[in-house]
Amino acid sequence: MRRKRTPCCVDGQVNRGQWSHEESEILKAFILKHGHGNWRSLPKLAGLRRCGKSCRLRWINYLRPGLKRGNFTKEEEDTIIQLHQAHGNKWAQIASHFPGRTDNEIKNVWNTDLKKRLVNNNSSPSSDVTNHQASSISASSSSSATSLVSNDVINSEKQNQEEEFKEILVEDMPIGYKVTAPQSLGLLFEDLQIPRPPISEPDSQTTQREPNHDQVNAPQSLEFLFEDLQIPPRPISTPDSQAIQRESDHDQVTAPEALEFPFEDLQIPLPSISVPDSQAIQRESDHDQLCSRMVEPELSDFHEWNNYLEHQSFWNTP
DNA sequence: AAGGAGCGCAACCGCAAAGAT
DNA sequence: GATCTTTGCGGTTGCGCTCCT
Repeated sequence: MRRKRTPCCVDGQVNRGQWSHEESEILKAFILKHGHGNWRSLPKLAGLRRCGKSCRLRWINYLRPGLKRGNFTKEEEDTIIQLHQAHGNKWAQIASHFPGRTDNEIKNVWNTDLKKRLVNNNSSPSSDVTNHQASSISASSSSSATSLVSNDVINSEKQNQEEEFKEILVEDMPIGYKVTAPQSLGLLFEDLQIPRPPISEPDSQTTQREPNHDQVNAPQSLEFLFEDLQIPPRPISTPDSQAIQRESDHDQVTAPEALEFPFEDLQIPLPSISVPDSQAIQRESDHDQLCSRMVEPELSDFHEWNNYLEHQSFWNTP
């Protein structure tokens, strides 16, 4: 008989619901400084009244560097539809094809937009393809949906899976790895005056996930990540207005004093908390334009990553 | 201007797999 | 091998925003 699991958190001792700006800043600062080794103990160490699960979700879906935000492009949506036919509701698997996108985001866009669109298309007798697509919705949780997939999709999927082992996507990076850079990245580190990480020869296992946060070497193809950052950087500031709006709702929230003790205990500098200037936050009138904005990775992301990867060892030291 | 409906999305919940002891 | 813990995933919920009446 299955033993009842211990609850991940105790009601009344943790905050629930929407994350405040301060909470997010504390979590982000802590993880960028120390990485995340153990989600359950992280909130306590970081001084957050949240359960570990909630912290993990907030980090993965919202705070993680390199996340792409904003509307999905037509191409992305088409790809989602095709991948959904191939995989069903395997959102994590589908999300692995979209660096910077989260499974939650893809699941949401499917449930709120694409599914309806396919159903609508299904009512139109003009398209055989969309008829197939719509019919797969009802069987979306079943792997048998594969039978509806065109050869093109199957082939591209096969190719994707092969390439999956040749590349480390942004998506895969944050989950507990220490990555060492290949030699060809040397110039990058020199340019940025960042201490060059240790270099070791990659082997065939390096792209496999290491459950114990072991050191993993980045393959040469990791370079594309840094190419994406367009170094030397073009200073871009394209904040997610929706996020700003959400966060502005928490302007009045102040961090409880009780949060300070963990930082004293651990001798961690208290993260600086910047309260958004609500005057400066204006609602965009053109919603479409707003949503079409994509926040591309920039140099700050790289610095955050570098910092993050540097401090993953925090959790490995007893 | 008020309020109700619909929608989008962040967050929660519970389960299962994987890992640790 | 059994038991316990942690993590990841997919389904679902509910809040807040926008639009419509």
